[in-house]
Amino acid sequence: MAKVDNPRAVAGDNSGTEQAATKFAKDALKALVERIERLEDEKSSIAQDIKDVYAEAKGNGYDVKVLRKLIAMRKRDQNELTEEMTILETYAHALGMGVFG
Amino acid sequence: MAKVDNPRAVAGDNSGTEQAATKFAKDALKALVERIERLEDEKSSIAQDIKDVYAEAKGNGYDVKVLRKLIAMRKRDQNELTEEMTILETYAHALGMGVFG
Amino acid sequence: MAKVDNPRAVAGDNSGTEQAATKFAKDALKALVERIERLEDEKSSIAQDIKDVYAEAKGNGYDVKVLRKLIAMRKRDQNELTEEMTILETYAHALGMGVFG
Amino acid sequence: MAKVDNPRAVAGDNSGTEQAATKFAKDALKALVERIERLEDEKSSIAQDIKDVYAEAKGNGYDVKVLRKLIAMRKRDQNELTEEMTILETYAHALGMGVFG
DNA sequence: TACATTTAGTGTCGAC
DNA sequence: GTCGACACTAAATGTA
Repeated sequence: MAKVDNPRAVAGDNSGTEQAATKFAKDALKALVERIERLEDEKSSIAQDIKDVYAEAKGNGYDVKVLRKLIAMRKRDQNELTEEMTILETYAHALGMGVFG
Repeated sequence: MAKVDNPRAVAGDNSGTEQAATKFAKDALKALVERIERLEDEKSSIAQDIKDVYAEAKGNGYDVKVLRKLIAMRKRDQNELTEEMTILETYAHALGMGVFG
Repeated sequence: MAKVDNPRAVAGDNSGTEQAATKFAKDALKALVERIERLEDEKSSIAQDIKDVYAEAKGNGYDVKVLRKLIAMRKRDQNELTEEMTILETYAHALGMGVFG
Repeated sequence: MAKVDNPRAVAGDNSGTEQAATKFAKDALKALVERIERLEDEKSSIAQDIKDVYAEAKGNGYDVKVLRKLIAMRKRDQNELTEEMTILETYAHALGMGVFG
């Protein structure tokens, strides 16, 4: 098991007058970690929401795969998109594929 | 297969009395897409927040790479724990044993 | 740690005249597992070869991303491909995107 | 960006003295694609072998799902072990400690 | 910039 | 036959 249950492991030194400072350091680290974990929870939650929306859309007859492609395309730079399609056609043509006419 | 049970949902046909229905369908698609994009924006926003927190932590002298590892480990350990219980049960079942009996 | 070092754990019963049979069962399981792991090693090895070829191609000026797309397209059923493109165009048109003309 | 340092490699231009060079480029692309496809065939073949082994195991009364979990665990445990050592070292370093001391 | 890790998407399998 | 879960593959991100 790899979990670090004991923050003391981080401190390295609990002797003498360092105790208070060490405790502060431990608390700060703990707060930091928990702050990040809270944000990651939120992110996961929204990711789940997105999945739910797609599932609902599927129930309404939409083609989810195509929806995803569509949204991905809307995100991408137009120039890049057309350029990529161009080179894809070029390659396809070089191989004698007729997909793009 | 790119299935569409109800092609009318996104049909380009605007003739006759279909106009209103088509418009509704278009609006529905538009609303759906924008809803997803809004959620993805939120997700990206939170991802950005996380990056900011890491950057701030780095400014405070934390080792970001180590932080990431730590958090990943904390996340994974829970999964491992539950997975280990799962496989134990599963394994017991596969051998025809009663629940841990 | 989740590793099952001791196959005896699988047996559940080593008493009496069951010992020999249990040993056979253990050996059979061990052989099975190792057989699968050997095959997975081979698979990983070839996967690595493929990565190497792509890297080499990249060094020769090929666009790896496009190459992957191209090869993926060659694998897919033509009817499915064109149908998916059709519906994608339909959706895109409904949203007023001009990508496909 | 779909970069192509050497567009000549796949150019469709067949005019003048470029013909021979173009043909070479086409052949090179074709050879490359087929080489990758051959490797992918091998990979698929082995993947199929693995599936067959699992199917055979299932026929012999093994619980395939459990088998998969077992094998995944065996693979992961090695990684975890080494990862745990890595993070320990990393962590020690982040705290300014000498190597484990 | 190239590499490695992590995350999303796609295809496959088993259950109902 | 459809639905949902799992595993695998491919893309994106972050780091050195």
